[in-house]
Amino acid sequence: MCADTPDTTGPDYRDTVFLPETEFPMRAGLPQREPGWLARWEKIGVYDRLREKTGRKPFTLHDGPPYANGHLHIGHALNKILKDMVVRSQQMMGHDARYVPGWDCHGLPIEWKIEEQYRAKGLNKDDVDVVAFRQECRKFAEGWIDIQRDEFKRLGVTGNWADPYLTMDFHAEAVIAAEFMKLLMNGTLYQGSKPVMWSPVEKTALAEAEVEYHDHTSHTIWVRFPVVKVGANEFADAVKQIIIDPVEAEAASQSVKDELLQASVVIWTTTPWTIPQNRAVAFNPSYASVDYGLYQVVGSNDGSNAKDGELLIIAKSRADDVASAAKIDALELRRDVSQVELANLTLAHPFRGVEGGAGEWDFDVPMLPGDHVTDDAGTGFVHTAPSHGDDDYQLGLKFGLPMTYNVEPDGSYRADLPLFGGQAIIQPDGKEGPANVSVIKQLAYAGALFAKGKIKHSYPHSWRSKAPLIYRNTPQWFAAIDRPIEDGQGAYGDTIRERALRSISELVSFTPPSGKNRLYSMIEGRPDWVLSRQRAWGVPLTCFVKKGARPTDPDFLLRDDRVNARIVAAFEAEGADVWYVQGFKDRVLSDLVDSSEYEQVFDVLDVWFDSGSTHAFVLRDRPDGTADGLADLYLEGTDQHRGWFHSSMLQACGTRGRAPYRGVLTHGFTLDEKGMKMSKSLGNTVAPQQVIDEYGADILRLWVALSDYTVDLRIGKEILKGVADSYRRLRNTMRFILGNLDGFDPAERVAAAEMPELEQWVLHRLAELDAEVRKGYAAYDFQGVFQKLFTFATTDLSAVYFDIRKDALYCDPPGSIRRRACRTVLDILYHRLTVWLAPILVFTMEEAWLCRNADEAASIHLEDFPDTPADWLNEPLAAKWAQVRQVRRVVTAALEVQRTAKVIGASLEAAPVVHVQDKAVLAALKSVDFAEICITSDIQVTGDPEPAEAFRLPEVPGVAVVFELAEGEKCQRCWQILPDVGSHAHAGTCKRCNDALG
RNA sequence: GGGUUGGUAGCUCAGGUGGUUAGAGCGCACGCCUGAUAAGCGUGAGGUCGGUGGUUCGAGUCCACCUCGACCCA
Repeated sequence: MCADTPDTTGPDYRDTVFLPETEFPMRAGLPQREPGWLARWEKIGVYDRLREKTGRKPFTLHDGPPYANGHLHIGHALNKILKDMVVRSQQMMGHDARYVPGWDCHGLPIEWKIEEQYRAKGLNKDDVDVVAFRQECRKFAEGWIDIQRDEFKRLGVTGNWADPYLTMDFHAEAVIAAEFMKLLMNGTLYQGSKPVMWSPVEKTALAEAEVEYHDHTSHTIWVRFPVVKVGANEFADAVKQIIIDPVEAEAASQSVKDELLQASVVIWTTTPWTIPQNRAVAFNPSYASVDYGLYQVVGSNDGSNAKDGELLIIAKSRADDVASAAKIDALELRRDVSQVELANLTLAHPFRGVEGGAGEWDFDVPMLPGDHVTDDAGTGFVHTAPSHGDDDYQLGLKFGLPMTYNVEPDGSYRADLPLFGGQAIIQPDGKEGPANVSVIKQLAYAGALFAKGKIKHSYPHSWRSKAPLIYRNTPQWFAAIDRPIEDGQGAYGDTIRERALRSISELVSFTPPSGKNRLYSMIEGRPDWVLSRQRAWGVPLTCFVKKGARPTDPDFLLRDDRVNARIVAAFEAEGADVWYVQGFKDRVLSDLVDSSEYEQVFDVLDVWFDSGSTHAFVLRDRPDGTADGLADLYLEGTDQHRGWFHSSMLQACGTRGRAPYRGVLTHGFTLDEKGMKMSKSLGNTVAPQQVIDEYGADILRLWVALSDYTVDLRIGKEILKGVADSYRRLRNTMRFILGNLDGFDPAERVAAAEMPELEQWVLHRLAELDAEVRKGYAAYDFQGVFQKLFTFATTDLSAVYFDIRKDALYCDPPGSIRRRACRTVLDILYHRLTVWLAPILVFTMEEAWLCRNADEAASIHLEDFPDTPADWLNEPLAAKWAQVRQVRRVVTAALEVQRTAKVIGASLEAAPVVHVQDKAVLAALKSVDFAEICITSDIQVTGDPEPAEAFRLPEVPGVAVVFELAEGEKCQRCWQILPDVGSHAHAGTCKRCNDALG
């Protein structure tokens, strides 16, 4: 615009220009408006109407049930949004994608809540009727299911919310029991005894998931185990085979023997209360790992328990630390002690012969090799109590050590244990009881205490009560992982483990692929499945044991199909509560066996068995399940490799011979902006509700689509702001399309072949995108899909296509082929973009859809991805236009120089001359309206030699631009500067505009 | 403590089998437009590719160690 010609007197043609017109607002107002669309979907029944479409191949994503306890956190939202994108995209790609959400209802956390309520009322759970208690748990779960269902729906997640599955449905409880009884009948169920994490406060065993590690200050003691015998003992042969690279000790002379008989092996432990249960001392069998030595105490100080001159055996690398712990001047090495020598030692229990011991501890303690022994801490020897530690238990299994039963459920010693009977290790309030101190005192009294101290370390606690836990030996029910099953389902192996491993390697596809090894190695290395919990809120282990029989007796378990059928029928009708009703045992056993000979089991199944059975009572049994009872996909967080993926796999392999799924998708965890774990105490949590309130659910969904879910995802203030920015950019692109389609009449449409090349190029891009979008959705790559569509919208559409076509859209007469072609393409763009983005931005795309589809029952979510005509793809054209855009960039850059120099403002003020060396490029430019493409009022394209002062871009060789101002007057309507402006009937217009005005 | 896994511009992400000055979008700064306007267009500044050492003619890409984070397990 020339400063000296302020021609403001001309006519105002604004109203004659076709400006965009749309009710699709620039600002979405999602938090306020989303609930309206949700209500509308509910009203028109979108999910049910999709089910009415026939002839579609089913795709079933089976929902992993969240626990019905508490409000949703961001991890739930991530999980359900991903599931929703899978379901919606599969549906739109032509499948019948059903989704039945579920809830996990049984288990300790709910039970604990109800117990808390009881305690608050001064009631004791043990005094309350079990059935009444269970019904309260049920009600509690129901309450949270309703809340969570609303919270999930608010995220825009579609599914059969009216009829979800619950693990506490009567049918579910019946099936879970029936599935359990398959294990009973096929021989994989057995009763064993094993140390488990035990909470004395809650008087229950805890699952690994129920354990938290916190710092805890423990007693730490060094204890002498006196050598009582040198020479082969009952374990000698087995032990020597385990020792790695044995250095044969010389035949011990009498003097060496005598010296060793004066010595003690010193152990170190942080759990003094386990000393009465000691049955062995373990050493490391590898010479390469730990060296042992015979030491003599030199200079014992006052207050030390060490005796000057006494002989000890410890790991050499630990000598200095042991000396300082025992407050002695030095430990003097007498000689090395080989592993073979250690294997020949027999020790005495430190309480052997103790006053008041009543002979309880008057036995020999063997020295046994264990790979778990290190010299990182302690003495290089590990005191072994098979009933109170996993390594200890394993060592005990290996060498046949006796289990002890000294600790009661409440964490106290059994009443008849000499010296310590009835003393508590952990008190009911979670505080330490007297047991540790009693044992330490007794050790000191018996002369076995070498040193003591305190240590702060990571220690297991109950996740509910926060009280410390102990390992305690308890009878438990197990599923044998490696026992051959003769159930006629051996296609993938005879044992649960074989079937699972073969399923993983042959039957299941993993997204991302790393999940495969992860699950494989977990299942490869896992021990038998502990099925039992000593709790009340769950599905009981529906079995009976013969009174007086031992677990190893063949008739220990009652195996009777008729009994099982009665149990299942009763559960179907009345739920699992009926197990706890007086007289149930008689009811199911009567007429079949003598019920007085059998004991009813009242343990409850591990909740992982419940959720591991969902494939049976959902996929197999529901009318909206699947034909073969298998799921196409299980989709959960990466922690579920050990959780639901794992338990479902084991359960299904035990009951139906293979994995219950064909695909597994795992996503990472949600972390804060800095990649740190979210925690209330750090104050870095982001609740889904906060995001919904501030930005809307579509922004949360877009966050998911913008993130790489195969690794951990970050979320926070800045990230969400960025997501909202991207959303706005995309939204405005949609808005432009909608605005320029105002009043679009299908009759305007132009066939692709009749369109200008620019339009054909856009169609080509759409054809490319069509393939990419489908491929991406099929691979669950939402990030890739969105990235491609978003970049297309900003880079190809907003910055190029729309910018160029604004002139034609606003100023061409309605009948112009150019304008009609553009509107045809906008209509196509609108359709493709809304449909392709609908699985991600469920609300916004519906909003856009409804702007042009006014039907009362219309919804974008009832649509499928449209087919793309094959002839849209046009590689030669794309190659040509890639060149055109290269040259355009040189022109744009040349104009920028003039803009910076204040020579021009708008590009329409320019009419540059473009010198092109390459003949083919020159021809390409001449074949198109290059001025229109550069948004200049005129342009000259020439093969003439380029002047030296012409503008060039180094990355585009052979192109040079000479700047020229456009000649003529500015058309008051289209703002192009053209020579003919003013020479037409309508004042101040160019020919095109004059004609358009009629 | 062990196993698994990740660390590329302020943010979200690309960077087959190692090869010229490491890319995109968003954001930011500056400019333009004022008929997509709490929008649009253009230009630009931002990176020791977590760190160290090594293999190699050459490493973001291979190896070792370290560091930070996450998950699972103890």
